[in-house]
Amino acid sequence: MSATFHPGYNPMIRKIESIFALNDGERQALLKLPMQVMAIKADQDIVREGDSPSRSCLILSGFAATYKVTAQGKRQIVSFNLPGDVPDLQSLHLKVLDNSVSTISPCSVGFIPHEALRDVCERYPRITAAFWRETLIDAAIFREWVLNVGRREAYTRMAHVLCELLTRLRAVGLAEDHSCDLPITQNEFADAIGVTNVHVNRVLQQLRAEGLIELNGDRLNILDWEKLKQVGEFDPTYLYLENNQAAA
Amino acid sequence: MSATFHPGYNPMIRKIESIFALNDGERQALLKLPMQVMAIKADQDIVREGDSPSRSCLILSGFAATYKVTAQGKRQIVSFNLPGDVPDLQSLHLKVLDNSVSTISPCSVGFIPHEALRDVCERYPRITAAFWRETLIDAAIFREWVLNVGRREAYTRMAHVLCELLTRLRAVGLAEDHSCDLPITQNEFADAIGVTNVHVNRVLQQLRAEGLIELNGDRLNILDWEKLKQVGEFDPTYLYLENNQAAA
DNA sequence: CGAAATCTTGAGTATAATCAAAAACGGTGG
DNA sequence: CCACCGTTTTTGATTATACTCAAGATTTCG
Repeated sequence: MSATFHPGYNPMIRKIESIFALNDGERQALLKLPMQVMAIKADQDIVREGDSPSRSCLILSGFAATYKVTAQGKRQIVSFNLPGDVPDLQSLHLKVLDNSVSTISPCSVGFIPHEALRDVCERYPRITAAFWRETLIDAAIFREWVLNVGRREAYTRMAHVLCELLTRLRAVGLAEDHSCDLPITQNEFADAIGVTNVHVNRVLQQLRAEGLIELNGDRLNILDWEKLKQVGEFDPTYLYLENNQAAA
Repeated sequence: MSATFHPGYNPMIRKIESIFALNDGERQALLKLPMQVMAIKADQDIVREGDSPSRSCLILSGFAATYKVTAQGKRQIVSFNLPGDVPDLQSLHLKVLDNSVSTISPCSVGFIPHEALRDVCERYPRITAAFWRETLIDAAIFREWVLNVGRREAYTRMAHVLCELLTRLRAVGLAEDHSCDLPITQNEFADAIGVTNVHVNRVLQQLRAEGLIELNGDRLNILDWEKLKQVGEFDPTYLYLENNQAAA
């Protein structure tokens, strides 16, 4: 695992600038955030439920997942984390983590000390607001997932998750119009939509049979985006992508 | 519907003071927040998905629920809102609401203009942090609900929701040790745990038959708290009740 | 007291789980 | 480059949890 500081770029900036224009002081403060960058293999926990980290992790590249586990040992992924996300930003205000975060593909992750984040927030209230806003969007996504898992059937759920992933990947420049790399196994999809891997396999075959998607290996190709959105009952409002073409 | 301003008390204060001691300026600012208080009947929407409110609502008394609806018209409650909660605080930063909030019992609700909230946040960074923290706890509850609905069976889910409700009601002084008023219908429980009302009826009977609870009308009495927690896989960590005896 | 809402019960059905095993794939080392 | 091994995907058969539909009992409230 390599480690450097001040990589000189920070995907948080791009996200914030889709909401408002940063001034020089703010941009510099974000660029100067100390950050320990590590390469992490697939399927490694980055942080664990019960931890009290003194830093937060910024996904620089790769896919990660936020998850919880029942007393019976069943895993539920509550969110996929893409480049630009800070899945444990909450730990800035909540001492004990109530969830784990694991890589699902090889990732590059930047660790930023809470001290440095607090300092930036103190000096730049608009950055505080932007971080707060990010956590509110996370909450909106969780709400949609409660609905998805609670009130939709597996076929619809699967379509919905695929729509969300493509839309979010587009927003960070990691998808073409209707296709993207998607290094997520059927087991992981199962843990995300709350069904078994066997059933994921069956609904995926159904989506393929309907001519909606191609999904082989790490590659997703959406053949009928309008139909998939309809089948998945997908309306991207809850992602709050504002100045963004991605919601098209 | 009656309307007054500056009721002279504010249940947000109590919540914040369980985390840190407010100074005089902060407390005065919170007490002076302009607030339009309204009495709202049961089963009325307070705000609706798609709204862009210019104020947030503070539940002063009664029970409310945050919910979303599928394209098929199925409702999913994503959170119960108790006195002291501000279920649409998110609207301070996110222009369009992605969920509705409805009363489930008669409620007294205080509406606070965003302008006033922004002003307080600007002048008192610790209050900003406290509000942010509240929204992070909301997110933690959503995560637990995704797990609950996605990976637990109905009997366990129901027990879990009852544990959460009693614990949260205790924290705001609305429950005795093991009982509380609970004006929630089986239909509403159904929408909260993602099953039908018929099935809620059956798991409740099972919980009664096991000697874990009494639940008639609006009254919940938990006969075996330890067992119910165990059955519901309930660990209150995710509620972040800090300086609070409620988690006992 | 009566109407509406809520709760309860039963029978039949559907979606998804479980279990087990085979096929396909992907990466690694010889 | 190919053989091998672990992982992932696929298939089939059986079972279980929860849904649907329908009707009756009970409670609540005006």
